[in-house]
Amino acid sequence: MLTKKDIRFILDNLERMYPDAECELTHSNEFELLIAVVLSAQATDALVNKVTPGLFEKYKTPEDFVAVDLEEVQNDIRRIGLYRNKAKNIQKLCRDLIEKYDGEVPNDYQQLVNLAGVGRKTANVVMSVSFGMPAIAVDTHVERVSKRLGFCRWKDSVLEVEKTLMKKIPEDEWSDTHHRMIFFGRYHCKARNPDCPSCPLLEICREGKKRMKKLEMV
DNA sequence: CTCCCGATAT
DNA sequence: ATATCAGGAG
Repeated sequence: MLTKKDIRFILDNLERMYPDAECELTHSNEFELLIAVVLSAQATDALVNKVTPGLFEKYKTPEDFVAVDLEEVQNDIRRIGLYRNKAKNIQKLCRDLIEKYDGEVPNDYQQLVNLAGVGRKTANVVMSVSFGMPAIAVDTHVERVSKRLGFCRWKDSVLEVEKTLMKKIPEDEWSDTHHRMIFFGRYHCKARNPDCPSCPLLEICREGKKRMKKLEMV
């Protein structure tokens, strides 16, 4: 397990590698961010960003998403994948925004997770990015990086990972570190072919050392 | 746990 | 061909 010194080493190096890491989903208000994050489930940011400009040109408010047929929303987001679930969730989510929150995105974690298609991860992203609250949204990258670096065990659930990170990382560094871990996971500590040989964190990374030994045998 | 799902990199 | 992508609902 990681010592406090190890964790400080990790946080400092992540800051050095990605000083300006931030949300890469293009959006111009909290409603657009919410929709973009819902759409981003099991899809790349790059793909979502190809679809959302045209989408937000057509649908500017919750009322706009509710005014058309379900199939029309499906067609407009089809390329992102999982489009049947996402279209249904988005329409229900928009109905709830209109009925419960006067068409606004609530600045409240519990109210966000109760929306259709919004889970812990999405709610945390909106709270952090749109409302500036300290949060750690555990997505596939944060989970993988946390487990490889040794923040937690491989069998830990997403919720366990989130709790562990919140305990081991100072609250005022949650949001920045969270975005830096995503960049690190997306561009360096990749799922498929992680670049361990050039990794500044190699000396404290159990998984990285294991991979290096395998590389030496070739 | 399974299912949803198209786009992209390997 | 196959793994993976800012997950969530049933």
